[in-house]
Amino acid sequence: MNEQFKLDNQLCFRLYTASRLITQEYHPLLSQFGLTYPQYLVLLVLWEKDAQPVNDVAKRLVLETNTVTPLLKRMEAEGLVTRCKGLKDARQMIVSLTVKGKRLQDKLAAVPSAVGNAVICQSVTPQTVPVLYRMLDDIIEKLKAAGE
Amino acid sequence: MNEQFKLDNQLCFRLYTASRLITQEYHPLLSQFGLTYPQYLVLLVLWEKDAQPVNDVAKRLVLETNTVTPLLKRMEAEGLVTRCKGLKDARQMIVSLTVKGKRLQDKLAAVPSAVGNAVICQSVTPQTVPVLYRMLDDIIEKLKAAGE
DNA sequence: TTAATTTGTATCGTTCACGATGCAAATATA
DNA sequence: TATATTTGCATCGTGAACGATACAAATTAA
Repeated sequence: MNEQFKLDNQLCFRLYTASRLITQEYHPLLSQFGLTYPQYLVLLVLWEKDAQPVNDVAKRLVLETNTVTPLLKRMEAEGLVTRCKGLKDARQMIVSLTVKGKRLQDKLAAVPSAVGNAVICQSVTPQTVPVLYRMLDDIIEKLKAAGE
Repeated sequence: MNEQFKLDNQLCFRLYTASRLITQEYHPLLSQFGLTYPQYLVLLVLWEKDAQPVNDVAKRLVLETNTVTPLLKRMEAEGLVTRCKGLKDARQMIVSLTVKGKRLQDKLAAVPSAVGNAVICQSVTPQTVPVLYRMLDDIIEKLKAAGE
């Protein structure tokens, strides 16, 4: 049996599994506020900088606009954001936080540390996390560059 | 602005992005054989050990059976696997490779190294990959244990 | 200025993920 | 043996992801 085909030798399977399991950790913390994990990511982006075009939100999350558009529409239906046509460029759709969307930040104050603590283990500690971040960032940059 | 809410301080976002980008690397390599990445993972599992119940395949991939069942049905429709009722236990559905499913392994021989090479970068080299594997495996085990 | 191209979003179709639920076969308990 | 519980798989509904496509607004070129 070819070693390269072994599941235990697959980087992508590890990333895929770790990503899903951490997302599952977020689920009970976010669902009580009617949020999904991708919606939470949109909030993180808008909390950093409010009133951005769809394209900027998508780029920040490394997602396509055809993923982000329906996601934002659901958030608009929930009253978390507003979507208004751009004034300078009528093609743009500017996404802004509502008061409800802004206030959610305080209510979610416990989320980052709760998930952070759930991930701490033998080889992933506050001291070693930068090493992991560095590797993942390098992989992400490499693949973003490869995809132009 | 709370540091904990910054996107750049989120482990999960990195994992999520890295996972999606690597999966995108697989896409052109797999789609020419009509495969998706999760379907490729099922093949990896069955190439290691043929004829397994749905439950074992799902557990190996850390997925729920309600995710794996429709996935397997699509693979059955493509003639890659067969699904037969278990003889010992009539509740079980045994998934086995067809000749077509077995032969695909040779045709996909170039895939693992192609993706592996695409990921090599400054901080992720054949020497440092074990460190990354260790960290991801620890996180996965920690979260699997937390979810019982 | 008119025509060609690019850009920003949106729509559509397919395939995951996954919580909730249903059901039959197997096992445990009374 | 009858009943209760557990187990293995499937169905359903919702929300991502994403390739393909469409379309209008903006930009560039002729």
